[in-house]
Amino acid sequence: MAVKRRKNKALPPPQGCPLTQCMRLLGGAWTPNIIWYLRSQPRRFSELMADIPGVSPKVFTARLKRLEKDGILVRQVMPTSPPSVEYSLTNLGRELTPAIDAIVQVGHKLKRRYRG
Amino acid sequence: MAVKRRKNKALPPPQGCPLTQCMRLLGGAWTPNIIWYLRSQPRRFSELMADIPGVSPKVFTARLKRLEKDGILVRQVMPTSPPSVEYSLTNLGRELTPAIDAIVQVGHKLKRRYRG
DNA sequence: CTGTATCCTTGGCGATACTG
DNA sequence: CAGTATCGCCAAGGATACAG
Repeated sequence: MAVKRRKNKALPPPQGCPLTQCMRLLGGAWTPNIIWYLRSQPRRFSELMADIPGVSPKVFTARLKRLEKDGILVRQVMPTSPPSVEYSLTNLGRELTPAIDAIVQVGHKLKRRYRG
Repeated sequence: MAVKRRKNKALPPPQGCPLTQCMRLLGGAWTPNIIWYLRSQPRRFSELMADIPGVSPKVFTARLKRLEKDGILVRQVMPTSPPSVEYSLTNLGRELTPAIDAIVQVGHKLKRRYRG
C-alpha cells in the first residue's frame, strides 16, 4: 500500500525486503507463540489463552484477528452447546513454522549460553 | 476419528519459552536487517546505515548498542586516521543466522503468494 | 465461553541539530 | 566519521469490566 509518511510515521525497514515482510507477520507480541501452539492441532480460544499465560483477552483477540486477516490462521465457530471457536493454521500459516522452529532452536542455544 | 482434544495440552511446550527469548533479541525494528547485513562480513557504521536506508543515527546506535550488550555483535574501533568503527557478528550472532535465513525464505514465499 | 469496550501507560521510533 | 542530545509522538500493549 501507499507509503504513509506522516510526521513521525514509521516507514519501517526496506519495503522490498522479504525479511521485513515476514517479520511484520510474526512481529507481534504473542504472535509466534500462537503459531507455535497451533502447529500440531487446532485449539480453542481459552485453550490458547491457557497455553500462553499472561496475555489479556483484548490483546489476544487483536492478535488472532490480525493473523486471520493475514491468512495465517482460520477462525471457525463450532455449533456446540456452549459456543466454542476453533483456530487452526492455514497452509500459509504452516509455511511459517520452519522459521518458528529455527527461532526456537536458537532460543535453546541462548538459554544454554546464558545459564551455562 | 474424532480427535480428543478437549483438555489436551499443546505440544511439548517450549519450557521457559525459547521462542520469546529469541524474539526479544531480534524483535527490534531494524535488528534482523542488521544481522543480515553483517552475516557475510564486518561492516562499518556508515556502511550499515547505507545498507539499511531510512534509519536515523540515534535509533541505529541504540540497536547496535543493544545487540552488542546482548552479545550478538562486537564493536571494534579501528585506529585509522579518520576514526572508523567496525561491527561484526559474534559466534552467538552467527547462530542467529539460520533463523534469519528461515524467515527470509518464508518472506520470499509470502511475496510470491501476495503477488500471484 | 468468547470475546468488546474503555481507559491508560510505556517505550520504541523518528527528526533534527550538535559534538569529539 | 561516528555518534549524542533533545524533543515529541503514537501505536502496541496492558488492566479491568462488561456483553452476547
